[in-house]
Amino acid sequence: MSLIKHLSSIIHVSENLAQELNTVTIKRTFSKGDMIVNCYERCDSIYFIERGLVRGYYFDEGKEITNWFAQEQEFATSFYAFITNTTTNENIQALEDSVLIEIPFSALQNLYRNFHETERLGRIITENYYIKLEERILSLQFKTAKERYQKFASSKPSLLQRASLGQIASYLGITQETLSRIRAEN
Amino acid sequence: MSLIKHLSSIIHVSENLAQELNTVTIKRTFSKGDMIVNCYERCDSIYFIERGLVRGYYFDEGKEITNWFAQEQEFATSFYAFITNTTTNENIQALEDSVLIEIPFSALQNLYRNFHETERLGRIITENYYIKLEERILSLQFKTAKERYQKFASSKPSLLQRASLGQIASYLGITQETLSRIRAEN
DNA sequence: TTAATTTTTTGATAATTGTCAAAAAGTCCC
DNA sequence: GGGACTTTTTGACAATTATCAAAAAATTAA
Repeated sequence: MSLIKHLSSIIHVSENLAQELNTVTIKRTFSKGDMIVNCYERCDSIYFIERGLVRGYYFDEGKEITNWFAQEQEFATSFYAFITNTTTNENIQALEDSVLIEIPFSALQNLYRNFHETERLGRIITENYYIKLEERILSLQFKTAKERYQKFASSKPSLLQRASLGQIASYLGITQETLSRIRAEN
Repeated sequence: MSLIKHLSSIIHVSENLAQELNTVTIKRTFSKGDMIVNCYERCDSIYFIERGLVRGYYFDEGKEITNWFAQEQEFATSFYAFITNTTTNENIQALEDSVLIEIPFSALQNLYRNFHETERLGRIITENYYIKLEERILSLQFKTAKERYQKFASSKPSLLQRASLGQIASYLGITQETLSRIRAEN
């Protein structure tokens, strides 16, 4: 299972842990456009993406704002809701036919308790996500729309094809008209 | 020591761990304006702020951009550099006379190894920081300068007095002139 | 306390980006 | 394949925010 392979690149995954992971995780399949989590329900799982593309988004003044994309070998969850174990107004949606491995919150807490090395895993994964957010802040803080788009295009080139213009625009904090014009000027 | 008290609110701090913390941490005093870490050196410690106010900032096209503030009972470090154990172009500076408790990177790694519960600590602290960044992104992504300032003012009111207008402006991703005008219009 | 330095404010103007509306292009499904 | 629907593009214009310059206010240090 690709989750275990991925985790093995971060910590040593013992026979026992691997077996436990196989027991507590659930493989789920979604079609393009399917909702995985919607904002009215609690997000009490974290998903590892085996195949496909997923996004998190919320509504602000009636407009959809894409908050993140997650693709193969990445984790997806409403991190805020997951960490605080509350609800948020974030929706999670499959942008392509996707295969996800679901780890329920409660199972993860048990893993943390019973397998010390998973605490380390949780810490390292969180640290990595933190760094990505920080890079994004630097971009939003003082870069122009064009610069943000160029950075996005060079760091996540495959998403240019896989996500729609509107989704990318809102992720970058600009309107779709502006992004369309940025693209038009070559 | 206030660090131990703070950590005790997150995990159980055993006698042993407390003793180890007392051994490996270093109390440091800085005066207003002092540099704590500068961008040319490696940031290989994390600082707990016992008293005072600290900021992280970098230069972009010749301008100082404040990236974060950290006050009493919070941790301060160049997270990016710290996690990846590399250098960044981030400077850390005391904005007030401050007392910090320094935990060297290597000591922290030892703690992680020798005291399982500190892995949990590291994870939880990182998670909390992650959430703060996420909130900040939501703000930068689609809020006007005025809305960002109002949110900042209500969530960190004490910083309005303690940090300069220019520092707050760059933290919010706006120029100081614009922030000055926002303030002027009541 | 005063002079020097730094920070904040104000003004005029320009650049960037948003808004609204409508046309064009693309996608989906029967 | 053709109509319905969604997404993207284009245009005209408005709002927001940046830039540059200089004055005013506040802070610092001798």
